[in-house]
Amino acid sequence: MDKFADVILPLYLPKHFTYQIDDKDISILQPGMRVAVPFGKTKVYTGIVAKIHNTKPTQYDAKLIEEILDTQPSVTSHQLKFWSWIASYYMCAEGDVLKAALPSAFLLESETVIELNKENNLEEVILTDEEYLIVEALQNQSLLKIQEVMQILGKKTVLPVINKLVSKNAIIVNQELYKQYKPKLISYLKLSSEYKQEQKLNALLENLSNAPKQREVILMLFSLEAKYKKPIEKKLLLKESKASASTIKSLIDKGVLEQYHLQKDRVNFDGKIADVEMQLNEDQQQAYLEIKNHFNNNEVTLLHGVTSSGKTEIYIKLIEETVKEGKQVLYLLPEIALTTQLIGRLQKYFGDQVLIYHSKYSVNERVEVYNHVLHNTKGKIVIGARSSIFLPFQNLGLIVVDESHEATFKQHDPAPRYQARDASVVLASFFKSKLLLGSATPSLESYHNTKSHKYKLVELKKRYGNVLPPIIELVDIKDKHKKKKMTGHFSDRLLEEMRETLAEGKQVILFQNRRGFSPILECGTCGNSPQCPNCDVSLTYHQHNNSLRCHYCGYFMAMQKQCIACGSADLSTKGFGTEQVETELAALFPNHNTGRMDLDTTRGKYGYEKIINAFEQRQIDILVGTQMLTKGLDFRNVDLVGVMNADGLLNFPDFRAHERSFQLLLQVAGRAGRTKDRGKVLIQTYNPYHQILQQVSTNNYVKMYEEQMEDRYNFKYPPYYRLIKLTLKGKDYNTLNDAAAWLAKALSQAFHPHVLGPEFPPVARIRNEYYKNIMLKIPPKNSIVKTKDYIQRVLKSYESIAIYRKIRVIINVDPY
DNA sequence: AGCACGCCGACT
DNA sequence: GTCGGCGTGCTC
Repeated sequence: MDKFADVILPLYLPKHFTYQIDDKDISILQPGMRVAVPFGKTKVYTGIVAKIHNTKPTQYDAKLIEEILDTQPSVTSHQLKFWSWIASYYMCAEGDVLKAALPSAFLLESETVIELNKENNLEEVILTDEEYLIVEALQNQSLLKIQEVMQILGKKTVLPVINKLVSKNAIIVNQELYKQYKPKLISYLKLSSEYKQEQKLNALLENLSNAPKQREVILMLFSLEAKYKKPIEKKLLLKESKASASTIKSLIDKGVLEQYHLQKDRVNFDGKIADVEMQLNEDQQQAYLEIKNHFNNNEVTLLHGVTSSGKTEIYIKLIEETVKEGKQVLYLLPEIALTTQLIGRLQKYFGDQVLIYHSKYSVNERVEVYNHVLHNTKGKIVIGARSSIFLPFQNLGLIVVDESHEATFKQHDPAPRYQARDASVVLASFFKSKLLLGSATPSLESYHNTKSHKYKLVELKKRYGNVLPPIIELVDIKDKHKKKKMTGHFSDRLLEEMRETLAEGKQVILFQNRRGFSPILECGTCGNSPQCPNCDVSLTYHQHNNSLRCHYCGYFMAMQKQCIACGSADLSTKGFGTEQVETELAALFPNHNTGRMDLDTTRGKYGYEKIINAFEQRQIDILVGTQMLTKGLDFRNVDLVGVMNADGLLNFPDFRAHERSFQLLLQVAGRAGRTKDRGKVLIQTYNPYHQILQQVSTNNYVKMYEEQMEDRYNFKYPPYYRLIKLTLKGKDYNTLNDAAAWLAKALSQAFHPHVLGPEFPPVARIRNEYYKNIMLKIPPKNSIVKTKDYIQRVLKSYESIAIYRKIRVIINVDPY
C-alpha cells in the first residue's frame, strides 16, 4: 500500500505538506527524520517528517520524497509535540519553529548555480558585455550562485542573461544541495606500519643520517609518543621538533610517516574539576530542602533570593543530583548573562559535562551540541539562552531558569515569538521534569502565580556570608542643579563618594542606560535636529567616529558643522549616553583608568570578556556601562555603584516600565559590595519621591508588587488580562491605515471594549515601512484558545481582501 | 515566505 | 518594439 509523509517545511506556511514515500524507503523512514523534498517548480527544501500515514490526498498528486537525509531521527517525538504547541500558542507556522529550533546547518537548501559548459569552445561564441562578465567570473571561480551573478551585474533580474548563455551553450545550470556542517578535522602523524620492525627502522635511521632534519623529526615523534601515550598531532610535532612543514611533507611523500585525520569537538573543556562537595550554608540548605519538597510534588518552584544570596550554589546542588540520576539538565539564562564567569563556575564543578548553546556560537558548534544532546553522549548539562529549549532532550530531569524575570527570554523578531520561561513550563510537563525559576526580583507574573498557588515560593532573604545589603541613597539632581552643585552629569555627592572609594583602592561602576555619546543633535537657532531619511527617528551622535547614526536601520552621515535647515553653527547635543560620561570622567579623574561597556565596545565573540577581565584585574578603576553590566557579573572589588539618571527608565512609555526599573535598579545595586565591606549605591534622579525609587531604596519587593498589581488590575494588564498585539506593516501609508481600521473593526465585533488602537508606535516608520499596532486585551474569564481561533478567522477574511494583501500582519502573543 | 507568471511604462 | 518594474497566486 502507498505510504505518505506529512512534512514540516522551513517556511511561513500554516500546514504540513504531504509527500509520497518511495517503496524502497518505507521501511527506513520514521517521523523526525530530515528529508529533501521538491517544492514548487524549482526549489528543494529540507523538511522534517511529522507523521507517516496511508491516507492518499484527494485534492492533488503528492510528489515523491527526493531523499532521506538521516539514518535515524534528528528530531524527537517530544520536540514535534513541543513545536506544535509553540506554533499554536504563539500563533505562528510550525515552519517558523523549525527554523528557530534546528541549527541552520541541518537545513540544506537547494541553490541554483551555474558553471561553464566545458564541451563548448568559448572562443567561437559571441557574447554581449554582460554575458562576458559572467563568463569571465566563471573562469576564476568554477561555480556561481544566482546571488553572486546579481552582484557581478549589479541588477536584480539576471535570469534572462543566464538563459541566453544557456542557449548559446556557454554555461550549464545546476541545482546544488548544500551540506553545511563540516566536522573539524585534526591531522595526526604516525610511523608507517612498514617501519614497525626494528631492523627496517634502523635501516631507515641509517639512511636518514644525511638528512639530519628528517631524522630529528622521527626521533622527536618517538619521544612524544612515549611521553603522551596517545596519537600525536601534526601541529605538536611541528612545534616540538622545530621542523618545517616541508620536512614533514617529504617524510610523508617518502612513505615514512603516515598522515591521518580524526574528528574533533569544537567545544571542549580541558580545565581542572574542583574536587570538593558543594557546601550550603544554613539558609541555603533550608531553601534547598523546601525546593526538594515541592519538587517531590512535581510543582514549579520560584526561588526568590536577594542578589548574592547564593542561588547558584543551590542550582549546582540540584544539578548534581539530577546528573547522578542519569538525567539531563537545562540551565536557561538571558543571553547577556552568558558570560565566562558563570560558565567557568559551573565547569569547575561539572567539567566537560557542561555544554553551552547560544547565538554567539558558530553553526558548526551548535550542530555538535545538538548531537550531543540528541544522543545523550557527552555532557548532560546544557547552559543556554532561550533557544536551547528547542534542543532534542532525551530524559530531561531539571530545568533551571535563572534571572527568570528578564525580558530577553521573550523573542520579539522573527517568529516564533515565544517566551522561553513560559514555554519551559510546557517543556517540563512533557518530561515530568522539575522546574525552578530563580530571580532576585521576580516578574509580577511569576510572583502572582505563587500567590494563586500555581507555583510554589521559596525565599532567600539574606546575602551569602551575611554580607549587608548596600546602602542605597537617592540624590535629587533637580535640587543640585538649582544649587549649582553639578559638574556635568555628576552631583557633588557622587563625586565625593567616588573619590573616597577610589582612594581606598576600590572600584566604581557607573550605570547609564543609553549608548552613544549624546543621542540627539539640536540646532540652537531653529530647533531642527537631523532625522533618519528611512525611519521616524532623530539621528544620534557617536563621538568615536564623529558620525550621526540611526539605531534602527544603520543609516549614517558625517557629523554636521552647521544646521542643515538654517545654516546656524549653534549646534548642541541633548541627552547623554555612556560615551559622554566616559569623556567627563577623563577630565574629572585624569589619574584613573576608565572603561566602557555597551553594545559598541562588546562586539565580537570576545569583546565582552576583554572588558570584564580588564576590570577584574583592576586595569580599569571606573567602569561605565549600560544594562549589560548588571547581569550575572560578580566583581569582588566594587564598593560604589552610581546610577547617572534613573528618570529615563521610569518614564518609558510601557506598562512594564515601573516593574522593569525596579528590577534593573536593584540588579545594578547588587553589583556593589559583594564581599565584607558594605557597598554603596547612589541613584541620581529628578524625582526622588517616585514610589518606585522609594521601594528600590528600601529594597521592598512586596510593596512594589502590591502597588504595581493594583495598577495592572485597574488598567486591565497582565497578569490579570492577557495581551495579543497585532502589528501591521507596509510601505503604503494610506493602505496601512485602511487595513488597520478594517482589522480593528472586525476584531471589535467580538471583543468590543478590549480592542485598543490602531495606533502608531513611537517610531512609526522604520526602513521606509510604516507600522501600526492593534492591542487585544483578553479578560481572564475568556478562553484563550477560542480567542485565537476567532483571530485566525478574522485574519482569513482579512487576507481575502486583495488591496490589503501588501500589508503584513505580525501577531505577538504575550508581547511584553 | 519565496518564486514564477503575467501585464504595463522607459529605453537600447 | 524589448527590458524590467512589481502585482497575483500557488506551493503537497
